[in-house]
Amino acid sequence: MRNVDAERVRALPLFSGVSDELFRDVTGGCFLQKFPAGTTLLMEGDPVDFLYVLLDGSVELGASWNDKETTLAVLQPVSTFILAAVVLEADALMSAQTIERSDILMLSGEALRRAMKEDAQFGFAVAQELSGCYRGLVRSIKNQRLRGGLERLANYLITQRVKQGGGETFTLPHEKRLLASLLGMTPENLSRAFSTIADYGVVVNGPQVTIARPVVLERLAKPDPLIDNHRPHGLGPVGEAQRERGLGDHSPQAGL
Amino acid sequence: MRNVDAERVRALPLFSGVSDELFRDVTGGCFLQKFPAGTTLLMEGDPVDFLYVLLDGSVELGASWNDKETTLAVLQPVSTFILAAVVLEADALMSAQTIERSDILMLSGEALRRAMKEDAQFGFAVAQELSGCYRGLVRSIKNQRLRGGLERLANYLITQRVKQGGGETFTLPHEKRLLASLLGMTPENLSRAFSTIADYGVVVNGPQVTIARPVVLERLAKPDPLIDNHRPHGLGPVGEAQRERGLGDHSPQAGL
DNA sequence: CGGCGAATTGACGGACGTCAACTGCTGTGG
DNA sequence: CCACAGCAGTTGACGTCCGTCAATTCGCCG
Repeated sequence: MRNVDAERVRALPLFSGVSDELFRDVTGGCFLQKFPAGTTLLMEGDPVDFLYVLLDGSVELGASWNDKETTLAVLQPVSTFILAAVVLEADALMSAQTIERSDILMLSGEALRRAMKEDAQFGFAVAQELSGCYRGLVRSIKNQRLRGGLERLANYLITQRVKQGGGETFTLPHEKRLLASLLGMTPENLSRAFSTIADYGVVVNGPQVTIARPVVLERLAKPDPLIDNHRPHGLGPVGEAQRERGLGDHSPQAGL
Repeated sequence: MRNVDAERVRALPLFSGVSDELFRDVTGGCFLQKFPAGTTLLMEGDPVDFLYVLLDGSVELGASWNDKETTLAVLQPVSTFILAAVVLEADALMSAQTIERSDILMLSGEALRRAMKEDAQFGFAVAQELSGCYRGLVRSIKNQRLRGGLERLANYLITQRVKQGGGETFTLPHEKRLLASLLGMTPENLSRAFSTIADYGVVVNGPQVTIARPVVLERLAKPDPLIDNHRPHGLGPVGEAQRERGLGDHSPQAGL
């Protein structure tokens, strides 16, 4: 692992409080692999032996049943994933695949569990990470069950605007196809939702979105701090009670 | 706290591995309260200072937005809840209210966090608990997004049958009204789903349900171990990799 | 006996999924 | 250099699932 990469991993909330020695223990037998776009890293039901850390690129966490598919989260660097399965030594409940060319670090699950049992500080950090992931999922379920498709889209757009600096116009981070799946609808329906939402001052031009009248859009979206985890982009210095991950776009950050 | 109650708490996976001393520390300044049915213990957005342990009765975890409500879980004794909020010292994302007369133990969140930071073993147990809760929610989202209402009901019934011993007939543990909300549908729709599902050999008589032809019902339900957490009732001795909570009825066991 | 709430049933409408056709872009190979 | 294939995105038509409103029945408890 290169030094720059090590530092980026080290800067994760998970590792920021631990000793250099413990960090070396955990990252001891690790791999850094580069995967092309569309690579399946993990399938639902697979046993999990590594904690994955996305350093570059992006990864989709998805699930399927009875020939239907849905995406539960899209991860951006730097994020860990499948922490929960590693802690329990359990099989994966979601599949993971790269969306673009990605650099991924794989940490030994066994070393991680050992470190947790030896270092209470690190164990606490893992518990905090898991708590944040859990709360991210709670937000996601509330978003899913309490709002309709149009409302989900409206809130997604508001969240994206905030995350990208709050300017009047921003860029959709994913293909619309993928966004639809993340929002729990079909691509056709997302397309219709975009045309409906034009009445609320949203202008779409390819991946460029501009929110002309934020107030009008907010009256539709009714964003709620207990569902939408708005945080100014670049997440800055994080205080004690704010280490919550879980994302404004209702994606669990890490876990599984 | 009575001795019988202490033993029941002690028997929770969370505490089963810790020293007597640490257990006394954590349960030091705790309250045991009895609440009547319908009592609101916690509202969304409230700050959380205690870890709750349901000893008797049952508790609904729910959420609301824009005059809509949904129930995310129904807890049975013995369960802990709002662990995640306690770990992060964060506000509640769900509300909690008793469904029937309930005995509830309230443990100091501060003491719990202190114990986690002092005892790596306990911290690990908390991480395992949180992981199980997280995975329960993942199952819940998959159930919600990938299956239709009829399929959710069918799988719920199969899960209940297993949990209650696998006999041909069993009892619905909640009012149908509540069950509907848990399954993410309206009472009217649940009623219709019950009458539709009669064609698959399900006979309903008040709270009594008998599954006449399990094979036919399973062909409809297509239960999946990656969604439905079937485990024979009474959960027996649990091995290392099987401490997963999260419930076959797709309810997170503890957390929030 | 009367009233309340749970449960059921029917009628209706809206939201959403499905199927199909069409557009525009991109990359590939003749 | 252009023709063509392939895929994302859009649009329309249609059907289904599900929520809403209303009326009714039933059981429980005052």
